[in-house]
Amino acid sequence: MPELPEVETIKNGLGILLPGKIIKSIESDWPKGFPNLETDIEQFLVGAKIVKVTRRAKMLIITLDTGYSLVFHLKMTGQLVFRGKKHFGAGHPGDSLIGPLPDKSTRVIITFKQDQEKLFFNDQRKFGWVRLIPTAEIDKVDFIQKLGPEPLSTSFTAEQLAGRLRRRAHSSIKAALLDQTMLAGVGNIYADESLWAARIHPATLVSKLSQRKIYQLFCDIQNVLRLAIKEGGSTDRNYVDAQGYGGGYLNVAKVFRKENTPCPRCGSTIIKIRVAGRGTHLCPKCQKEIK
DNA sequence: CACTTGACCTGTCCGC
DNA sequence: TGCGGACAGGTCAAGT
Repeated sequence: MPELPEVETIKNGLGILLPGKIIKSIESDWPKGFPNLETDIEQFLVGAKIVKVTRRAKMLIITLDTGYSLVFHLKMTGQLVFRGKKHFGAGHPGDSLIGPLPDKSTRVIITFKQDQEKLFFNDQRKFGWVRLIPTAEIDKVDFIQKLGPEPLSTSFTAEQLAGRLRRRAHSSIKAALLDQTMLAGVGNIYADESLWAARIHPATLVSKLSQRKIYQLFCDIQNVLRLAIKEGGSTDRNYVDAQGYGGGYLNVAKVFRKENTPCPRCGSTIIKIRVAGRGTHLCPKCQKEIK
């Protein structure tokens, strides 16, 4: 569920909270999710200072001053939440910590030197992971290097989208949008929302889309993602931001999880079907499949 | 090679 | 109330 807007929201929060913090200790009993912790903790993590927090696709990157970065993927149920002093200058020595406490889904606990503040990596379903990677090599790691363009990058163009879609000409447009090597950051929620906005049936074959439709989709992907970031992402059940608060996008969503309710555009009943192996929401009247 | 399906996990919800 | 099974959706390996 953490797609681009959710990870961007977490990044914005942690970007204010974490830089300058120094890691005191890391606890984890999750070798599968954090495989190199044992060998690397003393050398590259303890004592490291956080330089910045960034995002690439659905991954969150915490850059350290040791030449290494922690790269997180939250997959479906991951959370990165901070527990610390009051922020934005309101705290002072002696204040108690505020924010989320660890729970049974907490897989990694990073404790900072400053006042024992903590960052929790929670993941109910354990699909997520965190890797320690040399900062200079991040762009060369295969799962980063294979990624498609960032949809909100100023260098991303409709022509670029059309060009990359040609590689997926024989799949459904929904499957193509979910393909992170085609375009980075779009997941199930925003694929459905973007396709509704562009009036494209999710099962439409890419090869059947006109240039005009692709241009419309290009605009709508960006509009939907920007609105979702403004709303702080989508909270269904698991997603929370860096301080543990949910996002509001599902309150303004048009089709996602809106089956059996009226289409906001034409009043027809929104349906839920299965496309590309995913639950898929659409308006059968606004979004006619092109065979 | 292009594309689809199943596995990875755990919690929740539904029907019996 | 308890229990089995479907379902949730990001990604990769395996299968068609």
